[in-house]
Formats: sequence, structure tokens, C-alpha cells
Amino acid sequence: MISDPNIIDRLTTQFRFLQYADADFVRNFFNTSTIVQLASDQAICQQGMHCSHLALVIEGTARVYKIGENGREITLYRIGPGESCILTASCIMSNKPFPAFAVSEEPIKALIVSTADVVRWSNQEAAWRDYLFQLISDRLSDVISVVEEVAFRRVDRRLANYLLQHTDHGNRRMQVTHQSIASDLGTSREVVSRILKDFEQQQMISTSRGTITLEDRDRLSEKLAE
Amino acid sequence: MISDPNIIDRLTTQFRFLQYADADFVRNFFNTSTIVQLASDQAICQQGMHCSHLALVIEGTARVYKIGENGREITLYRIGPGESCILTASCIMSNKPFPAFAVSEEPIKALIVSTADVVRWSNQEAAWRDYLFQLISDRLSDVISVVEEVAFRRVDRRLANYLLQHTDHGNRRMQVTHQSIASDLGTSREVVSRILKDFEQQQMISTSRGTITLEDRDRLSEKLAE
DNA sequence: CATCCTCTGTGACTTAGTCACATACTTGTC
DNA sequence: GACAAGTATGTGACTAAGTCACAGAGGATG
Repeated sequence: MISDPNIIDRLTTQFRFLQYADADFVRNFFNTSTIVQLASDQAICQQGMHCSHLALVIEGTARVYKIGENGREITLYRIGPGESCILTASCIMSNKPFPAFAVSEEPIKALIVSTADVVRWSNQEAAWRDYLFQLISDRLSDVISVVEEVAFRRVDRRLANYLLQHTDHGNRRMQVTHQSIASDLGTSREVVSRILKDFEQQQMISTSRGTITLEDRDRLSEKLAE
Repeated sequence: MISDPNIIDRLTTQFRFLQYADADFVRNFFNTSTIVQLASDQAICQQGMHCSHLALVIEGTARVYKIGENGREITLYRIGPGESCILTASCIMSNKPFPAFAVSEEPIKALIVSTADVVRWSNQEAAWRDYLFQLISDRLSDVISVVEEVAFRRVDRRLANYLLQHTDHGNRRMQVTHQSIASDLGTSREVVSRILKDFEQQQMISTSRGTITLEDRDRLSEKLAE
């Protein structure tokens, strides 16, 4: 039950479907949902689990990923504020086990909704339905992009892209280990280390334990097209 | 407009949501949809296209795939009878361009529904909505499996699996080129040729131009676990 | 049977992933 | 400050996968 008008206000701004939804539904929504907090690096869903709740992320991010037989990982997509773990919704609607893992990457604040409500509301409220549909469609696009990446693109280009995405002109430095990059890209730590070393020798980046600094953004960008 | 009672009967059996749906909706559904036929190897959707119709497959199959920069292909999933090109639906609902290609693999007979009806019905009829939701969820699972495959599994195991999936004890022979296997698995023709040659030398299969015959199903299955 | 087209085979090379182990950097503890 | 433990990175040697260029082989057609 959520009653603080400030919080309600903020959530209504963040989850736009609440603005388009029926007043009755909105009242019901805040009556039956609750807010939870979660620390970093906490398991949210385990592969094979049946989901009993849907989490709508208010603050923080989560990473949804697969683990291979050999222990390697690959990130399928991330969930940020305003989004929700739609795989959960998908499992709820089709009553199947969750096909991946999800962990919090930063401390998370989230709205929790029971599966029963998820299903009931999808029959009652068009705005809620559209929200779910939109999310799951977006995830499908995300995952299709991942397929394209791993099936066709070279690791050095993908890594260059990763570095460019995770920095900007204001902030040339990132705190990240080779292993976590490898887990994102679905490759192995050694491969990442070697390519980074190569980039460093070409003076595109500099590295130290746990950090990477972009030294020549333009030349790194050229890598992408090459 | 579909009026033949035999056809209506058959479609109602095949598309189960019609059994659970409201009588008004069903009447409307058959009034506004049409049946089309399509030959083999016809382009259904091009990447980047905007979709104006949703096709529900009655007979035949279609393949949905990505093409990489280098020209290689990878199959995301197939659409069979009773299913529909849900990516289209997803594009319709979120008004985005289609992110892949789709072609007919066999002659296709399909029901065609306009985007306007797709959206309208999803607001009116729970059974239709559930059908769409189920399909898109299934596709998401499919594509996640593809990610897992290409990111973590060795090509020889995936190929062994492919051969086992496409034959059975009654029909040990398949008509297929190395290139089309490669396009399914997202690898290159040469790699497929070499692995098949290897399987042949181990007497698990025999090959001739355009056909592969399983000779030792059990030993090929062992490859999977190995 | 000559020609064309498609399909398959192969060597040489590059890129990616695996395995085993060596170094290095941090942090906490005595 | 010395040391140990834990985490992060570096590297060689090897296997697997993808690329490129080209050689043949098998069917179809005139």
C-alpha cells in the first residue's frame, strides 16, 4: 500500500501508463503494490525459477544475463528506472520458468506487484496492457540485437563500441574489470585483456587496475567502421 | 471476408483463441480478415519495413532471420501453422520498423489482419490479447535460446543437434545444402562442410550433393553431451 | 557432350576461446 | 613495514571458428 502523495506523484510521472489509466485502476494500483529496496549485486531471479511477483524499477539498474555451460556469461539487456523485468511478466503470462538470471547492479528501489494483479489488470486496463506490451517488444528487439552482435561482429569492434558507450567527453574514465566487460559481451576475460592491451599499445586508451581511460576517442571510433 | 463454414470450422480448431473468444468478436474477425496464398521463398518482411498487416499462418512455414555485415545469416525462429509473425505485431504495437527478414520456406496460406484491427481487438478481446502475448513471449524465449547457442555452444555440437532435430528413426535422410544449414546456425558454409566431412569420416552420416543421411544416430547423440 | 550453375572440398591464414600458470596490485593484520 | 590472502591482469601454447581464394564435382539444359 502506497499512500504518501509525494511518492504517488513521482511514480505517476515516472510510469507514464498511470497518467493514461483509469482513476479506479490507479487507486487500486497504489493500494495493492508495495515498495522494496535491494542492495547491489543481489540475485533477483534465478534461472528456472517461477516468478511470483513483477518488479517495476524506480531507481537503480539490474542486469539480465545467461550463463553458458563453461561458466561464461552474456548480458541480454539491462532494466532501468521506469522499466520492469518483463521476462518475469512473460513468465507470469505463460506460466513458464524464468530462462535467465537477473541481478541488481546498483541499489534498487522497486514497486512490487503480485502475479495475480499483473494478470487481472492486463484484462482490465488498456494503459497497463500497453505498458507490458511495449516493454516486452523492446526486450525482444534488445535480444535480437544481441544475437546480431555475437553472431556477426568481431570482438574488437564490439569492445571498442562498449568503451565508447560507457564514457563521454566529460567522463573519459570508467571503473570496470576486464572480467565484467567479458561477461557483458559474452566472451572470455583473456580475450578482453588482449584486445585492451592492443588498444593501449595504439595509445587509444590507458589502463590501470580496475580502470580504463579513453585517450583518443576519435581513433577508437574509427575501429567501429574499419 | 471469410464465410465458408468449413473453413471457419477449421480455423477455429487451429487458432484456439477463437474458441475462447466472444461470439461478436469471432464474427467480426472472420468478416474483416482475408486469406492469402504465398509461394516458397517469397520475401514476407524486409528489415526496416513498416508493417501494415499481421499474418496468421494456416499452412506452411516461414523463417525469420538476421543478415550480418559480411552477408552471413542466422535464423531467429520459424513460424508454423497456428502461429503468426509476432515481430510484426510487436512493430505494430510499438510502431517501429521490422528488425529482421522473413521469407516463406514452404508455400504459405495465411490469414491477413490489418494493423488497425490488431490494435482494436487487443483492447476488446481478452482471448486475442492472450494469443498475442503468448506468441511474443514464446518468441522472446526462442531468441534467448539462440543467444545462448551462438554465445556458448560449439558449432560441431550445434550441428549434431541440428541433424538429430531434422530427422527421426522413420526418416533418416534430409534434403538440405551446407549453405542453408550454415544460414540457420549463423556460421559459414565452409565450417559446416568441414564438420560434416568429419562426421562422415567417423561414419555417423553419409552425404551426397544436397542430401545428408544419418547412419548412426546414437553416436551422433553422444556428440551433444561430450 | 558442352556449357552453365550450384554445391562441395581444401589449404592457408586470421580471429576467438581455452587452459595453465605467472605477475602484479590492494587490503587487512600482526 | 612485512606478510598473507584475495582479486586483477598478462602471456604462451593450443584448439576452434571464420575468411579468402580457388579447385572440382554433380546436375540440368540445349
